[in-house]
Amino acid sequence: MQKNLVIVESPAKAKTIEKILGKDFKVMSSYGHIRDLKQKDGVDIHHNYAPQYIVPEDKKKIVAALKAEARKVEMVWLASDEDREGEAISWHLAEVLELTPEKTKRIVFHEITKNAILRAIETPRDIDLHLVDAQQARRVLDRIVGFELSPILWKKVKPALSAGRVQSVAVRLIVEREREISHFLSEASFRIVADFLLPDGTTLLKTELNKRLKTKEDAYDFLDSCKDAAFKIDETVTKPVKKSPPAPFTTSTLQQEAARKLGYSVSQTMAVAQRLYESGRITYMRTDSVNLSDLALGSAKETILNVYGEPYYKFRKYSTKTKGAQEAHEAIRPTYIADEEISGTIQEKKLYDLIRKRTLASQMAEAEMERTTISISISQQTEKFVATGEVIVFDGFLQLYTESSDDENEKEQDNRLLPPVRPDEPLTLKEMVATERFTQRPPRYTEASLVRRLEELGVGRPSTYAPTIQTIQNREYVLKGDKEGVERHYRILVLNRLKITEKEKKEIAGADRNKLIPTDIGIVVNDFLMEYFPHVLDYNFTASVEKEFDIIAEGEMNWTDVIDRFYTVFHPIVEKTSAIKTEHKIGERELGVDPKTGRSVFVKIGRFSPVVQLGVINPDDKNASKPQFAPLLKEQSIETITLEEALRLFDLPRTVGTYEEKTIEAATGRFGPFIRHDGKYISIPKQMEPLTISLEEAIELIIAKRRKEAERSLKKFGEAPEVELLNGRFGPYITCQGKNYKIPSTVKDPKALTLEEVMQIIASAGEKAQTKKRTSQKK
DNA sequence: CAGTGAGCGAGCTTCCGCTTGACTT
Repeated sequence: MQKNLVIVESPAKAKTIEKILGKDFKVMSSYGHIRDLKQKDGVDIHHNYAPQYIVPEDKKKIVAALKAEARKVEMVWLASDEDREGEAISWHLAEVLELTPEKTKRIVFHEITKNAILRAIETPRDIDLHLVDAQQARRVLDRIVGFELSPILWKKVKPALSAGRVQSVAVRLIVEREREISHFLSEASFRIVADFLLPDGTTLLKTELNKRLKTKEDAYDFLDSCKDAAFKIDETVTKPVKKSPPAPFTTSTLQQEAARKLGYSVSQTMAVAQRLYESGRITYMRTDSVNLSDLALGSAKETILNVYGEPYYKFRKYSTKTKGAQEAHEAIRPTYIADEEISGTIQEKKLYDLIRKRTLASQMAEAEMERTTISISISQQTEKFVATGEVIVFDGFLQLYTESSDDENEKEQDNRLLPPVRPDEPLTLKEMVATERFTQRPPRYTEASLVRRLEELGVGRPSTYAPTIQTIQNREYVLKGDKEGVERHYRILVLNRLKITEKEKKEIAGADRNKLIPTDIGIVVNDFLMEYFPHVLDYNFTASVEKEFDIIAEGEMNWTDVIDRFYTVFHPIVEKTSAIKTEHKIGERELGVDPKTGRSVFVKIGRFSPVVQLGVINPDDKNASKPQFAPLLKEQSIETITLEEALRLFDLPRTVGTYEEKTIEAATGRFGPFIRHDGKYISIPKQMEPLTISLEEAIELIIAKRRKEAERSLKKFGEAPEVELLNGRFGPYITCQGKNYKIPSTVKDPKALTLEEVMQIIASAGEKAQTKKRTSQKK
């Protein structure tokens, strides 16, 4: 019988610690929080905001197990994380497990090493109730904000929407960025580059003019004036530049780098990191700390010295700059830095490699570069041509790791070596080119760049970045999508052999892939919240309440007073906003009058999607014609749709024509535009529109669909028509009476399967499902 | 996948942060 029970938050951590502490200690996990506010009436507003906690259904089992174990031991050690949430978890455990102070000790450690844990055991403390109160304030504030704002949206905009301290700010960032983009006016200017020949007649020097010229005329005049100008080397400046490695990974920086370098989505990164953590390869993946343990620093040093040698090593201590960071864990790093390769999936290997390189690089010497700038003077002119080159003198950490950048427009680095030149050396102009360039609009957010912005604002925590991004997409406030670019012309002037020629070229500008784009619902909800609750949507709201939580944690303020101060201002606005009677729906826009019927045309958020509405309800006249509705097309938006575009939507559903003596209709449905023919539905692809699709195009779609369906079937079994081998999204599979079965990976050629083998697969799959059911019932 | 939609009506939806499973046609 063990005398001691240690409770931590994560089961993977529990396993490691149990090994360290030995047989006198049993280590169990709480799996995070064990209690939460009741779903309904979780905060008793009228009794000083008393929180009403319950153990959620899915936590009852673990709580019962902890309770049983706690009863058996002499001492319970509460070892949840050393931050606000962790302190609260310990307090909830003490309450729920009915632990007496005599048999309870609170311990904390930042790293899972023998030393750290033994030291923690030697220096226990009591639960910090002030810190717990700060957590309660955080929890209650979030509940009040979320559960008072959301119902207003149900009433005013659409059912099942949501608002909250974190998600609403995330949506605001995306909506405002989109507005910046649509208001952005790009400015043109001419960039002048010139290629010179050195006196040897062969060495080329590529340069750029040190300023841009506003108009084509300016550019022309400049090129013209260079026809008979003399060029010579003005001066050469060489200066050393140093570059330091980036800090080890936190959740946020890992998500950003994995997106840029490996193309992972934020949630993908977290899922892969979770597996690496569970298999003991890396430290905890939800952290805002850049700190490395002494043990990690030591083994990083050893590895660098062994592999790269003394000059490449440099001891570094990083400190966080992030607002509101709680630093309960270490930075994300390999558990055994010396392990260069690990077993696992390709995804796991790649992410591990990234983490390992970043960790090692953080303890390496800075890279030393030499940046050379050669300037070239032009006779009779003050402007100069400039050539820059950068040479790496000592690569330092760059040998192992280079941080990527979000900025797609960033100039390609001038890593080239410049030829040796002497001052006053004359140069021969080979060619000069003036190219029209445009200023860039602000970039749309990616998942990862949104996370970075939220972290900068101190909004959200490492454990919530990925779920928050999911939520705002689930609510259809934003979607991850592509934007077509627009074709743009630009002009080029070339000066060659004393002649200036002009060309015009085309480019696609502003195209975007896989970026976060606000929907109409997102825009309408954001504008509404900004109008009535600007305080909550303020980018500094979280930061300012965090300050108050800190004061609570210091014990210098009552948490209920902080909440009360907020609530007495907030709630009346909720009441007032809720009571506002508007003739029109929030976000509704009147486009004008339909010339045919004389009825007004509106756009608004409908029950299912944005719609156009023709006419209004007349409550006094039951026989008056009812309003007509039509959903907006995917590319259209409430903000930008015109009256003409809106009126055309009422032409749907539209008869496209007849094929095989059956009519083809085009319309827009729940899942986008489609055509219907002979009782079958076929989606209309992006390049076509239901309003304009031609009969030929529609017939092509029908034929393509039929072909695809025919290809779907790999094999049929004459003796058993209910069994079929199909080709699906994830490869071949078996279907039988409406149920699908996976083909075991041991089968090399699914097409060669006999009916007997197929039936066996079905039977064994059935068995598996049976045993699974039984085990889950036992639970 | 499926093509809906103005008001008598029942009750539901929702927050943020801490954790990992049970799912994979």
